[in-house]
Amino acid sequence: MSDLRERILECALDLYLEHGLKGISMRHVGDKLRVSATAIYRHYRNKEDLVHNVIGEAVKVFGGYLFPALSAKTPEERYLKGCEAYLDFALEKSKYYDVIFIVPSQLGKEGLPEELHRQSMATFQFLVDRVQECMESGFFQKDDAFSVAMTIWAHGHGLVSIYLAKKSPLDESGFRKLFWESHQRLLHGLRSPA
Amino acid sequence: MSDLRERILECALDLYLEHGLKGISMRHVGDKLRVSATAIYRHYRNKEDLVHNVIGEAVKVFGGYLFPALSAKTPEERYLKGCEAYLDFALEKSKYYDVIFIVPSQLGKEGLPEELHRQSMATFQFLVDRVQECMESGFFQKDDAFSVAMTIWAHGHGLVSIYLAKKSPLDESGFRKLFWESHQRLLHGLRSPA
Amino acid sequence: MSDLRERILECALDLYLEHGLKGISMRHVGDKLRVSATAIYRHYRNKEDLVHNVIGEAVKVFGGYLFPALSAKTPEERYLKGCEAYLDFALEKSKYYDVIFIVPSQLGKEGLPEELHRQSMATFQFLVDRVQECMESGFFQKDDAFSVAMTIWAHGHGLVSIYLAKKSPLDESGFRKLFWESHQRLLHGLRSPA
Amino acid sequence: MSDLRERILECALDLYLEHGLKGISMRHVGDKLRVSATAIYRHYRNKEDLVHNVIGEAVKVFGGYLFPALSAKTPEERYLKGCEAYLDFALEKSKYYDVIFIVPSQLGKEGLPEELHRQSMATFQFLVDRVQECMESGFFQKDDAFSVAMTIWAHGHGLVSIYLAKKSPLDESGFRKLFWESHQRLLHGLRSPA
DNA sequence: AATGAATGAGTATTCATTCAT
DNA sequence: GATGAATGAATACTCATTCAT
Repeated sequence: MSDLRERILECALDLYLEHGLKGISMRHVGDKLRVSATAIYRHYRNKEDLVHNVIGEAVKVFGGYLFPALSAKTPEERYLKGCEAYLDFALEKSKYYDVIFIVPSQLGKEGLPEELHRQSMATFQFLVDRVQECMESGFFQKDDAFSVAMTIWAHGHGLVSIYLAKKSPLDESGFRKLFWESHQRLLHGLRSPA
Repeated sequence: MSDLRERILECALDLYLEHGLKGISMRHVGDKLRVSATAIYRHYRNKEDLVHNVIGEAVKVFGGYLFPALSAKTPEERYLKGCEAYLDFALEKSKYYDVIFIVPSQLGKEGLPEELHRQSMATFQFLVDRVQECMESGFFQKDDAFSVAMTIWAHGHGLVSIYLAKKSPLDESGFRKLFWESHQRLLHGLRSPA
Repeated sequence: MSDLRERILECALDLYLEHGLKGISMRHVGDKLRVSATAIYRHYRNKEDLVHNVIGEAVKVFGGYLFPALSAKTPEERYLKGCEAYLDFALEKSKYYDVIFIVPSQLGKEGLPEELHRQSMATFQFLVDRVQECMESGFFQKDDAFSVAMTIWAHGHGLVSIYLAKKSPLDESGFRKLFWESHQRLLHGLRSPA
Repeated sequence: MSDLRERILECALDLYLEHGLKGISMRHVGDKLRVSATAIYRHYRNKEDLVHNVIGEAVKVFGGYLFPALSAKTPEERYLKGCEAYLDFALEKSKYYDVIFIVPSQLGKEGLPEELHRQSMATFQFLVDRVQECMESGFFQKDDAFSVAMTIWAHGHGLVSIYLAKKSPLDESGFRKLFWESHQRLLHGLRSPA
């Protein structure tokens, strides 16, 4: 069956890893797979379609990291395991992270197709759910779950994107330490207990 | 006088806004200004030079927002005014914000020229300085100023980039509200008081 | 079948004739063949590749002229037939002559690819071989075959390039006469018999 | 007075030395002289005019090498000194040699202006004169002076252009040796004295 | 399901030259 | 005598895509 279809996807991803978004060119994909560039059109309507599929793939992998966190026993543990999973994904599959969170904004125009956008949002909903149950369990203060999730996501995403953009001088383990320290501050606040 | 030089800069910025980094093409800039594409080379050595100048301009404007915060009386006020300035800049000059924080990571290769990189880093130092003096004044808990600045920047940058990427459904004033609420949480913590 | 591939080669040669090396431009070739310039890239990797192929073609044709001289019976005849072949080639295919002997020096940088360089040198070896056997047969004085071949080649190449550069006022048959007279002088010397 | 005019000439020549014919660009000349490219047009009508002047300059230098040979006492010595001068010029000012003997053929189209062409031919006449008087003095066999001069020039020019095109593996002193050996052969012939 | 040929629009950049000052 | 601004044509090359086979 359509073995090639998957190899194209994989290859497009590899090319993105190596040369960034512009590295995904029909010709390059074709060359790497020892296949004519036009062959790709049997499997994907056009380049846009291919790129969307690459993003979809990355979202799927992200889901694979996040999901196991649900198996933890308490809301608190589920939340913390989720954070861990997020950090692991960002560092182990940092290009996928890019694909999900940076590429779409570079796509311009129409943005993502409905379906893909929903999948992408689903991962945020995952966080809202964790926050919600942490409030109910008393681990978090009662507040608007959506807003708090936003605060948490922003903090994590901000740290990660600064790190990935190489704007920070830290190495990976240094960054992991910073991440958790920073997360601790987020939980307990920056203010002096006057 | 070199009126055109500035118009090119402005136009390049606009084009970036509309079509992303690749939208900045010599031909497009020329067309939009009703000028031959080659005329640009009178004013900028090449495309790279033009892009760097665009970034430099954005950094300068950012500095213009931040600087007045220093005139406030107390460390606390200087810090808060700085946050306000950051938010204003992000929302009023969101194209510049992108240019400073997103474009450089897409530039690949050598990255920014030394000088520009330093200027860009200077704005982070501004934050570290504010944090430092807030610790000394007792407004913040004593801690590592660099790390805390990182937490704060990450939080702010995360929020803003999510908002600018249109991943949030809020309008501007809604976002301003969210920003300050979220900032409040950052100051006081998410945890329940034991 | 790849009819176009050969037509491009021919056309590039013609363009070289008319406007020199810089006359070989992808656009010009395309225009002349009523084909888009980019179509050429289907058949040659880039301009360099095209030029190398033009030279290779010329070398091949040159070989075709020279080779039959080997069928003559005596070393002397083989040598003379070789000279004739050289002259015929220079006059009948003067564009190729240029391509082989003038173009490469204008190529700058790396010069010719190994393989092509070797082929090009082979034709000189052909002359060395003829000289060698003429010495053994007693037709030439004993001497260093390489050096003598150099003398002969220089003389022939000098005459031809002067003629082709139109620095001489002679027509073709006049030049043929001059060539053989001059060759005669080379064989018998310019000096008065002491 | 027009100091600049001469500096432009010199600079154009230098640029030719470094980067070949295409290295002579109005912009480059201007840049090197810290002068606007358009300033050149005050002194030379256009690029063609500039290049012609460069050639004229080279011809003048060539003349400077050749002329002193006339001071020798006998026709034979004048001839040999002329050959020496030719060889020295070719090796010491090899790029000027190029400028005189190779560049014009790359110029295409109209070729050189009348005046320049005549000057260039004059150096050949110099050789014809030497040959003529060598015949009268008995150093050379009686023959058609023009044809014999052609033989000699062809031989010399052939050797030099092969050497300059780097088609020969010799170094300079090796080439000088080869030149005179080859010249010797030319004088005495290649044939066995049956 | 895949190929080879070809296209047309697009890319940055270089160059000789003109013109107003 | 010289400059700065600007032009228009040219260059090699890349890319996504279409079409006939």
